[in-house]
Amino acid sequence: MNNLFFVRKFSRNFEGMGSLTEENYIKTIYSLSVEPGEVSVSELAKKLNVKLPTVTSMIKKLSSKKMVSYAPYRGIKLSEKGKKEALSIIRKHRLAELFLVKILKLGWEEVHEIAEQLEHVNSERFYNRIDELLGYPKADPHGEPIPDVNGRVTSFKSIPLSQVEEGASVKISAVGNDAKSFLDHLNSKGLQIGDSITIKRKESFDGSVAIINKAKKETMLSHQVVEKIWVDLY
Amino acid sequence: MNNLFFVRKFSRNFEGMGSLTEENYIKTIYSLSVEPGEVSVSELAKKLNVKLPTVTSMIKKLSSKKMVSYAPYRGIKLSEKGKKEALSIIRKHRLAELFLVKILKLGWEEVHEIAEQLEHVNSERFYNRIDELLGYPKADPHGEPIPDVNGRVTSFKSIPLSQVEEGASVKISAVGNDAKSFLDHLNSKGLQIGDSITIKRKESFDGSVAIINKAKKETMLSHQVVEKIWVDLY
DNA sequence: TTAAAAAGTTAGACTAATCTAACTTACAAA
DNA sequence: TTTGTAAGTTAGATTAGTCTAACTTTTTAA
Repeated sequence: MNNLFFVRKFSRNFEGMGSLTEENYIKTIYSLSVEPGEVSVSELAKKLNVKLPTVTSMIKKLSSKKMVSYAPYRGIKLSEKGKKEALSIIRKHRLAELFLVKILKLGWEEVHEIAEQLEHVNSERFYNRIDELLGYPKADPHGEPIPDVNGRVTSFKSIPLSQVEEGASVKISAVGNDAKSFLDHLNSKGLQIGDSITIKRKESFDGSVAIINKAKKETMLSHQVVEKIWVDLY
Repeated sequence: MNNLFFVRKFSRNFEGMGSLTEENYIKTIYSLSVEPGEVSVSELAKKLNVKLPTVTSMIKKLSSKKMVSYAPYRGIKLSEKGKKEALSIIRKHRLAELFLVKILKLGWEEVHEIAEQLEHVNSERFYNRIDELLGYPKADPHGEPIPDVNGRVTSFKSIPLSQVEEGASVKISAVGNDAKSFLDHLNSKGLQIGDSITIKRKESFDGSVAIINKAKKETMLSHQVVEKIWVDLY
C-alpha cells in the first residue's frame, strides 16, 4: 500500500523489500507458473484484475529488481530470487489459513481472504510462532503444501479427480481454486479436504463424475469441478 | 496498501472504508486527543513523521468524509463517526497485542509493531474470534483498556506513578509509551504490567522515585519514567 | 502465405500520499 | 500595539500504481 505506498511509514518497505503490490504480483506469477513454465501478461492481468499495460509496467519494475526475467512480447519467468520471495509469501498465506481454521475455528471456505491480508504481515517471528503453534504442518486446509522457513516444499503426488478411473477410492488432497463460491459448492456436496471418496461412474459425454462421499451419499460433479479437485491415490 | 492503497485490489477500501493511511491518521488523532480535546496539525505531523502540508491535506480529506471537524488554523477534533472508527482500530490493535503475547508467547515489548500491521486487517470475524479465544479481555498487555465490539471502553481510574505518595503500594496498570526502548527499560528493572510495587522514596530535587519491585529489589526510576507509568491504587 | 485477431507495448493522464518553497495567520513578548 | 516567530496553508512537484487510446508484434486460421 498497501498501498504499501503509504506503507512507507508502516513498517514494511525497508531496504530492498517489495511493496504489497509487488508481493502480489510475485505470488500470482508463481501460482500461474506451476505448469507451463512461462506466464503471459494477459494471464497475470486477468488474475490480478488489472489491465494489460499495468502488468507491463510492473513487470519492467520487477525485472529491474531481478525478481523476474522478461523480454518484450515474451513470457514472464520468476528468477531464483523471485521464487524465494514467492515461497515466503505462500508460506505465510498457508500458515495463516491453517491457523484461521485450526486455532480460530473459522470455516475453510472463508479463510482465504483473511489470509490474503495476513500474508503481507512483515514479521518472521510472528510466522515462526504460528508454525510452532500448529506443530510445523506440511499442508494448509485446502491440502496445499506449506513451504518451510527455507522455502522447501513437501510434494505430494496428487492427480486431478478427472483423471481417476471408475471404481477407485481416493482422498481429496487439494483444490485448485480458492474462490469462496467453489469451496461453498464443495461443502454443499458434503466434500472436504481429507475426505475419502469413491468414483462411481464417469460420464464420457460431458466429463461429469458421480462419486460417493464420506456420508455415503452419491453426488454428481461437473467436468469443471472434477478438474479442480486434486486427490491422492491409495 | 497500505496502501493498502494499493489496497484497492486487496480486500480493503470497499465502500466508505478509509485507506490504511486514513486509519493511521484517525488512530493517531484519537490517541493525541485523550487530554486537551483538540489536536494541532504539528502534533499530528510529528507523531506520524510527515510534514505539515501533508497533514493539512489529509485533514481536509478526512473532514470532507466527516471523520474530523476542522477549520483552517484551528485544531482538529474527531467527529462521532471518527471516534467510532478510532475505537474500532484501537480494539483491533489491543486484541492483536494481547493475542501475540498470550497465544503466540511473544514478548510484550516486541508486539507493538506487529500489532500495527494486524490492526489494519479487515475482518470482523477474525477479531471477534480472537476476542473469544482470549476470553473477552478488558485490557491489553500494556494495561490499556480494550474497547468492545460496540466501542465501549471499561475505564480504570489509574494515576501516573509520579503522583503516588511515599510508602504507598500500587499495581502497575499501564504505560504511557509504547516504544520498545521504554518497555525494555522497564523489563530490565524487573517491572511488568500487573506487578505490585511499593514506593520507597521520592527525591524532590529531580523527581526520581525509589521503588521496591515484585522481586523485593529496590530500583530507582527517573522522573521521565515515573510519569509514563500508570498505576492503580489499592 | 497472408490477413485478421489476439496479445503486448507505448504514451499520456489520473489519484493518493507525500514533499519543498513560498506565503499567511496567530500569538506572545517587548 | 506592534512585530517577530511559530504554526498553518497554498501551490506545485514527485512517486507508485493504475487507467484509456493508439500503435506494434505475434499467432492463428483461411
